[in-house]
Amino acid sequence: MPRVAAVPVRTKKKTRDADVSRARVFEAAAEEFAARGFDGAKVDRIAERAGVNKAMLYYHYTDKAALYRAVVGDMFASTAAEMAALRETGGSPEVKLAAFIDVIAREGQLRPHFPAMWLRELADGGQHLGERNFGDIFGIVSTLAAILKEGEAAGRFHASTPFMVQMGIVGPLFMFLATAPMRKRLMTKMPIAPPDVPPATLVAYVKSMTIGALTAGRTSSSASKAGKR
Amino acid sequence: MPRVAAVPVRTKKKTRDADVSRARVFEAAAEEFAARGFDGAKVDRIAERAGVNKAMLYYHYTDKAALYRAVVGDMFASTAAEMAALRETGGSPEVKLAAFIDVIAREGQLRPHFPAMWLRELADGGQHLGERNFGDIFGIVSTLAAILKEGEAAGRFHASTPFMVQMGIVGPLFMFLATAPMRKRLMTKMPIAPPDVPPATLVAYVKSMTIGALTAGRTSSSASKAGKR
DNA sequence: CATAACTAACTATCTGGTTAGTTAATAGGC
DNA sequence: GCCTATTAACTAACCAGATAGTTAGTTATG
Repeated sequence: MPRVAAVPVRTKKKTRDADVSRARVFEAAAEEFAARGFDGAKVDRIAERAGVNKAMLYYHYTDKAALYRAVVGDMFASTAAEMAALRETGGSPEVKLAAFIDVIAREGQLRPHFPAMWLRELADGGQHLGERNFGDIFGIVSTLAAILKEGEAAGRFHASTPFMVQMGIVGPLFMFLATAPMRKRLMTKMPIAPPDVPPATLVAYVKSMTIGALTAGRTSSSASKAGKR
Repeated sequence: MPRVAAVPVRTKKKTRDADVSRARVFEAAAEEFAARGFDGAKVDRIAERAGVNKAMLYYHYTDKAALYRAVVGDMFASTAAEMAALRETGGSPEVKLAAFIDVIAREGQLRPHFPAMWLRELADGGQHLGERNFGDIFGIVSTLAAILKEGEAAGRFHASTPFMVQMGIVGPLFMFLATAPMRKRLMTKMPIAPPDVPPATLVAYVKSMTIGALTAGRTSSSASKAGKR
C-alpha cells in the first residue's frame, strides 16, 4: 500500500520561511526543556508547541540532544560573551563583582528558561553538555576568579574558592527565578511571602550576601565567626 | 500457551525479608531519582540496582510516582522534624540562624540524593509534591521566618523576605552539594578549583553570606549599597 | 498448610526518529 | 511578463524499541 499524501486542504497560507520555523522550534524547545527537563520533554510536544510538523524538528536539528545543546549553548555563549566584555572594563573589585552579578541576573531574566534548565543540568551532572559549553562555563568562572584574585591582592576580599562563590551567586539567583511558577502556586495555598520579591531586590540581596561574605570582619563589624580558614 | 514459571535454578539462598527488600528499593530509587530525575529514572533500572524483581517494586509501592513521593517525603519529614526541635531551643537570632543552616546542611549531606532531587523538584515547579510535602516545607520556611522576625524585632537584622533568605541558604548549599560528581568531572578537564572545598568551609561561607546580608551596614562596615529598599 | 514474599514473562502504550511523497518559492530561459 | 525546472520547505503516516505496569504462577516460612 503506497503511502499517499492526503488531500491539500489548503488552509490560510503558510509562511514557509526556514528561519522562522527554526526559531519557533528553538523557542518551543527552550520552554519545554525548562519546564520538564531533557527526559520529561517530548519531541511531539515541542513540535506541537512550535506549531510545526515533528519532522521539521529533525530537518533543522539532528536530534533531540542536539536541539537541547543548541538551547543550552545559546545561554552560555551569550553569558560568556558578556563576561568577556566585563573583563575589559575598569573599576574596583567590588564594582566588578556587582557587574558580574548583574550579568548573571540579566541573562537569567532575559531567557526565562535559563534558570530552570541550569538547575536541572547541574543535577544531571552536566550530562548533556558538550565541549563547547564547558569552555564557555570555564570562561565565566575564570572571569569571576580574576575579580576575586584582584580583590584579594588589593587586600579587600578574603581568599576564596571561585566555584564556591559562583554557586553562592547563581544558587540564590536561579533558584529564586526558577521557582517563580511554584511560588505562585504556593501563594494560593498559604501566605508565605507578602506580594512577591521584585528582581531588583533579589539582585541587591545577592550582592549584599556575596560582598558580605568576602569582606566579613575586614572593615570592622560582626559576622566574623565564619569566613576564616 | 499457559505461562509456566521457569525452572527453580536454586541460587544461593534468598533472605526473603519484606522490610529489607523494601528498604533496598527505597535506596535504589533515591539514587536513581537523584541522578536522573523523575522522567529519566527507569523503573527497571531501580529494580536492577536494588537487586530485586521489578514486580517487587509494585508489591511495595503503588507506582513510580508513589515511590518518588516516598523518597521526597522522607527528606522533608526529617528536615521538618529537626526544625520543630530547633524552634524550642534558645539563643540569639544569629545563633539560631546558624543552627538553621546547620540543619539544612546536615540533611543535605546525610541524604546524598537530597540536594539533586530538590534542585530538580524546584525546576519541576513542585509537580510531584503532595499536600503533606507542602506542609513540611511550609513548616521549614516558617521556622526561618520566626528567626528572622525575632532578629528584626531585636534590631539586629534588616527586614527580609523569608523565602528569599531561604533560597540564599539552600541555593548555594544544595547547588554545591549536588554538583559534587560534576565538579569531579570538570576537575579532570581543567583545573578550576584547587583540591575541593570541604563541607565545613561551604557551611561557614553560607553562614557568612547570610549573616552578612542581613546585617550589612548595621554594625558599621562597608557593603551597604545593597540591602536597602 | 496458609499465605506473604517473590518471579518470569507478558502487554499496552508511548516516544524518538524515519520516510516517501507534496508544495511553495525562486531562478532562469524565452 | 510568462513558463518551467529545481529544490528548499514541509507533511502524514509509519516503525522499532523502550517502558510502566500486570499477571499467572512459584516458594519459603511461621
